Amino acid sequence: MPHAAAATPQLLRRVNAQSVLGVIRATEVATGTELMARTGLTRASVIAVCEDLIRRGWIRELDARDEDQPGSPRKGRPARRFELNSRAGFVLGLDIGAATTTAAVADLRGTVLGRSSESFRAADIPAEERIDVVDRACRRALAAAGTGPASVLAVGAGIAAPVDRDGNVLASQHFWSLFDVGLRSALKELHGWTVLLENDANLAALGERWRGSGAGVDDLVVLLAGERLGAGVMESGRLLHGRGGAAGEMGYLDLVQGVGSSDGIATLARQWSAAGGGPAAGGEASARRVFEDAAAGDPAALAILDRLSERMARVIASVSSFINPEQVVIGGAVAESAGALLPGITALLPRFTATPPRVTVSPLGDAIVTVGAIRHALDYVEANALELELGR
Amino acid sequence: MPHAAAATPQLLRRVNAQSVLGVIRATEVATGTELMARTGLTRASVIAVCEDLIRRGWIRELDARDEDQPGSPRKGRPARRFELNSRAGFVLGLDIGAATTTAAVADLRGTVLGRSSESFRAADIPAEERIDVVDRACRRALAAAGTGPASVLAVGAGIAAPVDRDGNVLASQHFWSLFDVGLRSALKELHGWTVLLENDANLAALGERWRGSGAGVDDLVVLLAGERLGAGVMESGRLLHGRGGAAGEMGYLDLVQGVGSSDGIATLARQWSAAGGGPAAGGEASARRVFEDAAAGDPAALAILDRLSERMARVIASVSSFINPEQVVIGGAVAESAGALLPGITALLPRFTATPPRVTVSPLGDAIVTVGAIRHALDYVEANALELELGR
DNA sequence: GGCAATATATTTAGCTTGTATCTAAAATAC
DNA sequence: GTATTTTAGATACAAGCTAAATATATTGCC
Repeated sequence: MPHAAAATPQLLRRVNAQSVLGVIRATEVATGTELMARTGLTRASVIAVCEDLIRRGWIRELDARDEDQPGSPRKGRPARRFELNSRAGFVLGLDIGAATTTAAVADLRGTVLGRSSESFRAADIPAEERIDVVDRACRRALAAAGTGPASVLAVGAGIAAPVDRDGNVLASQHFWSLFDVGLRSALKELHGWTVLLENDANLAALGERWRGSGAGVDDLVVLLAGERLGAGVMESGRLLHGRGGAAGEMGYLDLVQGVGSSDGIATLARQWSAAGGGPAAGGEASARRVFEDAAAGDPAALAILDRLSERMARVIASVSSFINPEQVVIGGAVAESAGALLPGITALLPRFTATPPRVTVSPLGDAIVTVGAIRHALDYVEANALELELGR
Repeated sequence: MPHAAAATPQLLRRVNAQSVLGVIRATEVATGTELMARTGLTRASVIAVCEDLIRRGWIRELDARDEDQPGSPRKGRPARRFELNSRAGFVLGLDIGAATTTAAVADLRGTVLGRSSESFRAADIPAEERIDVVDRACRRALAAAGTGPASVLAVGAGIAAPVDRDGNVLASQHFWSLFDVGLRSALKELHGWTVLLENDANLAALGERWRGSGAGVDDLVVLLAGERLGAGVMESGRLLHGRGGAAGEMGYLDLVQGVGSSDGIATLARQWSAAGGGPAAGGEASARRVFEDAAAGDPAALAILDRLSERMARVIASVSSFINPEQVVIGGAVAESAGALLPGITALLPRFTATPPRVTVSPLGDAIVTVGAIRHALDYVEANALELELGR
């Protein structure tokens, strides 16, 4: 039973091919000389690796200068130019909610090419029907992107429940626990897809670090406030899961003074509307009303916003004092409104924690989970590029 | 600017040498055939790697069978046998407290060979004097181990303050912030040592996972309760630091109902003694008294223990609901007494968190930080084995 | 004591992948 | 139209691995 696979000469090629591919992913077009500089390899190796990658379908050689160089009028023999074959395959990013599923298709650069949302007929439909609806969303999104199921290299999927490092849902989560295995085996069987299940807040964190306001931040917490309040925690650039995938769950807020774990945004909105005299039905409308009133200078509305800011500050502070992130991003349904609360929250934070983070609001809107799901799938594809078969 | 170093054929040897060395570390004596099986390498490679490791001083070949094989009366040509040269170098583990410093010396297998504690003259002595005392503890421990400063390969050191991933103390930590740079440069200059500074609770977690009750647990939290209450958090086998090294700080307990961050054990002991009518001076004596009274059936003492159990349960629950560890270990000054509280804590946990962990008490006693510091230093030595020069 | 069986050691040939160096090619610049 | 410059391509060689053939030392049996 070999503990570790022996390192054979082929490993070198894999490592160097990954390194070259990484550079090509990060640039528009790369010449051999550029690749030499960025990877530290010699020209011979770079060329050999590129031929390899071309044969496997991951990159493409641009032919003779059919375009004018914008910057430098280069002297010397023209360089061979390589670029990522970004349409060599596609990934799917899924946001599977309780009422709705959204599927997004992206190419290997992460450019979103198609999108589709489907609603579930009812909350208590059987797992098969639910999977059917998910599948329909996927196929429609693929059609919108002008491609088909065979070109999908990986599927990232987010649900609002703890998911462990292996993509399994805890057995105690009755609502989702059957769904995870079923979804994976169904999509594997129907299309041959590899489904990577993750917690929605974790995906939000991936998305925010990739294309949101936490770009490039290694120690990042994303609060996903919607039907539920959950946190996606990245430490040193890695997602935290914990033993059963429940890291980032906010259940402990029950124990925190001045907040309650049921203080998801729905609850808060209901409270605002109650206190602010907005429309009786809690939700977006009433929340917007409170913000409008506050903007108009209404003292009652302003007081509500103050209370809300303090609440958010307490939540953020409790997380920050234990995890010490560089930045906390507020995302989900509240994000749009939360901008108005930022100054208040930021001002209050030092009162509650010795390590106050930068606080921002997500610019990704509804797409926060699908963007993260796409990133999650791309991470998988990039890590396994040389094992995946392209061009089916 | 090469982003990544090019993978040359030499990389293979490094990878395979690390792999062979890892197996040899994990066994008493290994034959070539065993190494082949465990590493997946061929005999030729295994032998070549071993000759290499012998030349570098990390392993040693045992000569002809000067001992009888206990288990198997082996047929065939006798195998060459290799073992770790565990005295090829040593590591130091330091526990630098406010009042005392303890140094422990261990060989490459982690066997502790020498130990020494030194007290500081006063709390407000200048950094140089403090460093002097630390140095004295080191030299005495080395002498006790029968070796000297030249054989030290790395030094792990724990302090009761946030330390970031690079071993730096936040500038805002006045007490330690000058100390860290000074300590490192002083020991580097005096003896050429590499000092790896870490938070004491983090080291406690390393120690507990290595030789404590959390052996082999990847998602582990160690609560280090002494003058301060701090947590060392391991997720997926890695220590959490956060942006400034303050991950695991318990400041958020200020925000938690029914606990306060000042509820270190000293405070609790004071409260017990007050409530239990023990000796007026808070501390060990009074704490012990409460436990004795409780064991004797005294209702007041029992009530105190109940309150204390609930408090601990709340603390553990708040951590566990956010981090979802598999196990929480209670260590530090309280550990000895805490055993009596375990049943109560375990029973209360499900009331406060949906993901209750296993709770245990550290068996490492006072040594918890030095053991972790040794592990920390060994991790460094093992990771950099092929870059380190042996046998000065 | 000699011989088969067995397990391990050693040697040799060949493959992959890398570097280093030299020569050839294709563009610009004057 | 020739020199300069930049990149491409080819050749020689080194490191490290596998695989297969050969050699060696021990046990066990007759």
